[in-house]
Amino acid sequence: MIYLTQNFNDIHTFECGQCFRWNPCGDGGYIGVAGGRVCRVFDGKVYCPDSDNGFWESYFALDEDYDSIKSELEKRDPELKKCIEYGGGIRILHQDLWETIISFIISANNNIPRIKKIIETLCRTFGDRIESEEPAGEFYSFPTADKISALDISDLGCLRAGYRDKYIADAAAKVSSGEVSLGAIPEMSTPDAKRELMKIKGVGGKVADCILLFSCGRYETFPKDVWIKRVVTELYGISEAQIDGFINDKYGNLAGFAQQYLYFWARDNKIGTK
DNA sequence: GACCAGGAACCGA
DNA sequence: TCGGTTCATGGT
Repeated sequence: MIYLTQNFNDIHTFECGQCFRWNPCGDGGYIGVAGGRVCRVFDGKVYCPDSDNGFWESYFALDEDYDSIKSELEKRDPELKKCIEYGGGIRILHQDLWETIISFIISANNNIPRIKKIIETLCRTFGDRIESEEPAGEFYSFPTADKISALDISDLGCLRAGYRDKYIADAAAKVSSGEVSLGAIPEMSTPDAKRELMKIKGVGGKVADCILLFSCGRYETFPKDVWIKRVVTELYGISEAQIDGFINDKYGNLAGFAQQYLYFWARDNKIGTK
C-alpha cells in the first residue's frame, strides 16, 4: 500500500482525460490497470501488493511537488486560480509509453466513454489475463506492440474503432520493427521526441503532445483540443493561432499542468458550449 | 437526421 | 504552408 495524502483526488486524477483504464468500483473507490498490474484506490490509499509499491509510486509521480507547482502557476496567472482550486487533486500520471500512444490514437475525433470501451475491448481480446486479489471482475494487460503487429488488420474490427484500425496497425508495425524507437524517446529533446512520434500514422501534433505529457513527463507541452480552444477563448479572448505563444509566455515549463487544470474545469463546467 | 466527440490525413491552391 | 473535406462509430 502507498499513500496519496496530499494533492490527490481520485476523481480529479482519473476523470481528467489523461487515462482510460480506471473505473469507479461502487464503494467510492477506483480500480485500475497499468503495467500489467491491478490496484484499487480508496480514500487516498493505493491498495496493491508490497512488491508493486515502487511501480505505483512512479506511476503516480509522487516525487512531483504539487504545492510549489500550484503556487508558481497562480503567480504566473492569477486567472488560473479558480481552475487549480476546482481540480486541485489532479496529478499527471507517468503512464506506459506504448499504451499512451495507442490510447491517444484512439482518442482522435472520439469521446471518452467510447475511447474507454475500445481500449477495454482491445485489452480483453489481445491482452493477457492478470491474476489479482480483486474480486470484482477480470483484468487484462494492455497488448504489446509485437502482439498487435502479428495480427491481421481485419482482426481489429472487433474494436469498433473505425478508421483508426489502420493507425493502430501502423503504430504496432513501426514500434515492433524499431522504426520508431520507444527506448530512445526519453533521451530525446521534446521537439525531437514529438517528431519521432509523428512518424506514426494517426499521431498528429495534439496526440503527440498528449503522449509526451501523460507518459514522458514533458510538462512544457500543451495539448490543444476542442475544450482547450473553448476555454482559452472564454478566459483570455485569444484566437486559436495565438495559443502557443500565449501559453509558452504565461506558463513556460509548467504549461502541461495548467492545461490539465484548464481542461478539467472547462469540460466539467461545459465552458464555451452555451 | 443532424451534430458532436481530448484530430489527423489528404487534397488542391 | 494553408483552409476545406473526409473519415467510422456511437451517443444525444
